Amino acid sequence: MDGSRAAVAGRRRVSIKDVARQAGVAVSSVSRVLNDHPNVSAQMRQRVLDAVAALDYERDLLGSSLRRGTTRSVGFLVSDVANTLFADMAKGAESELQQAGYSLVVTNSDGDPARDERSIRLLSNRRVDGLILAVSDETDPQTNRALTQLDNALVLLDRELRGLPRASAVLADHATGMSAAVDHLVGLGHRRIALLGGPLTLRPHRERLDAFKAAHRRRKIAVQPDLVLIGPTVSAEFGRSATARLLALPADVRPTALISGGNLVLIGLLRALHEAGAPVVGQDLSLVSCDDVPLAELHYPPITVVARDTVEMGRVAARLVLERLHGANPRTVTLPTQLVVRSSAVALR
Amino acid sequence: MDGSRAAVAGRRRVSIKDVARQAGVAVSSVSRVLNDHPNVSAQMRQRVLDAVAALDYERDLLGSSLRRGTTRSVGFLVSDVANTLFADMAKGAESELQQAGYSLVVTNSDGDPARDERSIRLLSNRRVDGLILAVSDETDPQTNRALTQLDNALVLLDRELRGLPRASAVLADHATGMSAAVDHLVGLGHRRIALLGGPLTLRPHRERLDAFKAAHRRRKIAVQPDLVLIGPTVSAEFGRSATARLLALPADVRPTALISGGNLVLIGLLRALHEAGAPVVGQDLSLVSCDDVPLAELHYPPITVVARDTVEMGRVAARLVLERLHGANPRTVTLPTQLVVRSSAVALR
DNA sequence: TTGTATGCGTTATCAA
DNA sequence: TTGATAACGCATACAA
Repeated sequence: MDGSRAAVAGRRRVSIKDVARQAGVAVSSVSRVLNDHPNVSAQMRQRVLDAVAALDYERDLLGSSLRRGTTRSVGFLVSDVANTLFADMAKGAESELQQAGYSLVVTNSDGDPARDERSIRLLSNRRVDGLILAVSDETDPQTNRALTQLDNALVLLDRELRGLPRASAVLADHATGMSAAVDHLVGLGHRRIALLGGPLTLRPHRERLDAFKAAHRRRKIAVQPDLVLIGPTVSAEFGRSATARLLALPADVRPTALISGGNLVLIGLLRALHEAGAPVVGQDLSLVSCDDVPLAELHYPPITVVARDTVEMGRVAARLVLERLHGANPRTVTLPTQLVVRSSAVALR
Repeated sequence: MDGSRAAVAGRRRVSIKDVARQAGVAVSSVSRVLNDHPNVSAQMRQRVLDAVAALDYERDLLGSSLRRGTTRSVGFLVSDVANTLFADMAKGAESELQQAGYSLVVTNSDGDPARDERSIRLLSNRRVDGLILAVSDETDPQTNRALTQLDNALVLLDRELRGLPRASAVLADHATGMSAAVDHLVGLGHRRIALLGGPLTLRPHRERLDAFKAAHRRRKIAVQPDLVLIGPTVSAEFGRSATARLLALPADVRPTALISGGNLVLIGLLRALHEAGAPVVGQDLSLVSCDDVPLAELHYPPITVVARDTVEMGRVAARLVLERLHGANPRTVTLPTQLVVRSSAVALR
């Protein structure tokens, strides 16, 4: 069989009409067979299926989406998919969505709220059924306005947006991990602990800072204000400059322990340390970082971290979107963090 | 203005019809204004734009795509977006596509050719205009058949598919980097160099192995067959087991230098080494890895690598898709690799 | 059980 | 220059 002339003319996709013609039935019948409609005779079913096989037909999701009003696609909006953190989440989300027949449309905002907003509108115009997102600035009015105008299934990735009760969220319990980190360091004798954190317009950094302070209070230790460095963004550049600034402090006020607020910050921090040559991590300086990455595990000395399952966060986010699309109410899932003790934090001498 | 009743009834999206009604003109006129058609009076233009603003209308890309026959979306198909290598490429591709108004639909195959094929079909049915892909197995017949049936703009990411002359490609010049790596090691006195590579059904690994052998020939050194380990996949697990096997070799045939064929392999390799406690990289054992990552730079000692600009590869891939969609002929771009000498490879003593 | 007709939102063709 | 209408591919309400 040469499969009719559908294949010749400019390689037009074979449509449901072609199948109907080939089978000698109405398009609606073809549609019913393809959608497992109850009222189809076995005979009709076979004729259509034969035609489908003969033409190698596959449903055009564009037409189907337009008609059904659902695209079976979900947007994924983060500042940078190249960041291991978000890459892991994207992976988790995609694998879960793929199983359900959904596709993931990925967008980077590069930390720019304006691009966040543009992407939200674009994805909305693409009619994605849902949106998994970690906005760059929880307080940005444009972003918030764009989000409230949506009627899509929304899942926040470690973000907190007042005024969006319709949104589900998957959060990490940063507080517990940060508390454990501070306790660990204090237990080792440290009193001057520095925190290299990110903007407080983002939930993770806010929660970590709060926990950092609370842990100090609990241990009755005063937080040194100039040891709390809040970067405009948790980048390697910030990690490096902040570390350099801390190292330049007079010995009597210089921190004896550093807490890095993210994997990119850690990179910059280590660069600064390696450049300076001293102090040496695990000897003259103790170090704890947030989020476990191969670099932390395989560094010498191995770096103690506050870990969380980032891939799982993505998977849960996907499940939350799907359950929302199936009619469930929005809800928030909080995943644990845990302190993984290695040897970068040592007793103060 | 209350913006008509469009907003009330179940939050239906405002369509071009609503705009036409609001402006008191025909939908075709609205469409013309929105698409900057030459023949529109300034007066009409203003009336429509006012209505658009009043209703806060935005074009529905679903209807537009169906009618135009183009979705302004591109598929991105790799084995694992969580792998830094692919995450970087995705980032580069997305940022370039975003500027052109295109969206990126990401898919993971987990190294399974069957999932490669399913995703290709799915993306095709979604009518993506183009496809950027690094298939899991260049020799898989299903994958190849699915690809030849497409009439989309195709861009291969460091892959070589005979029988697909219609595809553009962005390649890395692994040969040059690998040659330099072997030369570097041989120059340091090494004669027993091990290669931990990936499946030869993938271009990067094939080209690296060829260059590895060629460099040996050029230096008139025999390649030790049992020092060439080809994993079923370039994973951390393979890196670890292969390294363990090499370390178990009798001292007189044990390699004095290792070349890791990827960032995941490096992770497993280092784990095995750290577990064994000896030999020590940069002292008793020399090491070179493929693809630069923070772990390589910040490891102690810093690891010599064959680097390439992975983000740029993604950007170039996006440009190749776009130029193809604009009617240009398919072409292949090869990007350089270069040896970044650090201190993990030392003179044999 | 099957076929006919309509509409999803948009754009392009055609006539006015 | 503008408006009416058909068509993109599909799924459904309704008629037969």
